[in-house]
Amino acid sequence: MLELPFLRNHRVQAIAGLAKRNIDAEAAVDRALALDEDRRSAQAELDRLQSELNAISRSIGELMKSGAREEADTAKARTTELKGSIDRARETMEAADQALRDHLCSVPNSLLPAVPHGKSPVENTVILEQGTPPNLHEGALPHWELGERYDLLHMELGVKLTGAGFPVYTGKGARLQRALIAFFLDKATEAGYQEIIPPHLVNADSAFATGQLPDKEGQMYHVTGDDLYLIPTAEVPITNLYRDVILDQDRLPIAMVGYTPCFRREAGSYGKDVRGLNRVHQFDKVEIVRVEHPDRSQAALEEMVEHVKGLLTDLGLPFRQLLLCGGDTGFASAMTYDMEVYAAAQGRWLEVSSISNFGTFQSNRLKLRFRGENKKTVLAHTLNGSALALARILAAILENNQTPDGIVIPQVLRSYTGFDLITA
RNA sequence: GGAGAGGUGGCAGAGCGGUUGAAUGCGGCGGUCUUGAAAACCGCUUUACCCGCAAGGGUAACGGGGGUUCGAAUCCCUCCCUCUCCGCCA
Repeated sequence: MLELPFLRNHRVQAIAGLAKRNIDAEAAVDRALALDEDRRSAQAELDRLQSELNAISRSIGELMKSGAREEADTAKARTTELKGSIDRARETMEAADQALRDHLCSVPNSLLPAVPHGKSPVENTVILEQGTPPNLHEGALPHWELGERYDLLHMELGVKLTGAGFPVYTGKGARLQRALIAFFLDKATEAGYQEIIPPHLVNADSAFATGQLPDKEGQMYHVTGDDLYLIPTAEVPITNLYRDVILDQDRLPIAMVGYTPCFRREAGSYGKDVRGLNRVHQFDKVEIVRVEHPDRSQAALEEMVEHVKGLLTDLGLPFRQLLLCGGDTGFASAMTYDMEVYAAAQGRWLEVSSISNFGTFQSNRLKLRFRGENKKTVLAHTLNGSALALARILAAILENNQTPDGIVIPQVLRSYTGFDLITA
């Protein structure tokens, strides 16, 4: 949720940042400012009336104490009308507040100047391309066929147990998955991130604070019996650790990492995008989350990118880094880099990481502040990124590392897997 | 799931329906004292919104919501949560 002071004091900048989302930015901002004006005048009126009532109540208390009962009764009579006015003023004020809140919830984050214009993913900027795709041997297979052939991965078993999009990993496939999780966690810990194991279900307050509600309600699995949501990413519980918190400035930066399964309904997806592990309802992910001083958040974003580049390089996967254009940047993000790996057998790029700076968009909902100079509370910046998302990494490793003799395990994983080749 | 107790400021812990945004203690910050430190003493120490250049002023908040009342942390209803005991259980 955008901050009102930002909209008031930097109207032009806010509009410029929103215009790149291909929405009517000026209308969105000016409507917010108009609703804010309504709310403030409603509150001023309510406060004035309330103040008046408080004064009368106080005087009644004193009259009662001094035994002047008749004068007290006279004063009481005066409050009846006043209370009616207060009730009406409160309704006006609450309606204005709700209208403002509803509108603000519908406005996405304002994009940073560095974010390019564009409507769709084809207009994303390729920042970097690293590594060369392998030359696969004759008869190379896509990962879902490799999964069956080497007994690593079974989509049909998942259908039996649950439904489409819930993969079952078996044997060395399961072990490789676990190795990747351990490797990613170890690398993040070495880089200074504190490891967190959070709950896999969250309440509505948490889902709201990081922006999943109300914007992406249909994307989450909802446990209606207890009104909880299965997390679509570890970002939700981990970032919410700092909901309603005021930090001392020297506590910043905060860096956390967590592995969790992620659950996404992916309503409306279809076609070849969803073959195998390309898009599933449950996948494993190691997520890094940071809470930063506003002056440092962009530097932190670049550090996170470097971390992810290191992981991909270690795994020997060809990858590219994209700067998402305005039309493709997520609702809550101010700027996002995507990392994609090349899955050679399919001949396509798979997104394995999305690294975003949210600015104050989340912290405003989280009420996550720190005490800045002169002791004022200031909204912190939040960031997060996948480091990394597993199912697709596994897919790329299987496809790229296949040889006529089997699937070669990347060197850095061998101490985790305990084997260096997967054979039939 | 059953029975009981309780939810107050960073923590601990008071609070006859009327200057209680809230005693007291601890912690924290500033000062006096000291060569320095400790101790002692003095003062300060929640958050959000509104008006104001500022000084300052106003409103709200004692788990959430609703009610009674001129006035509620204090009374009533309801929901949520925590703790203890029992049951179940990895």
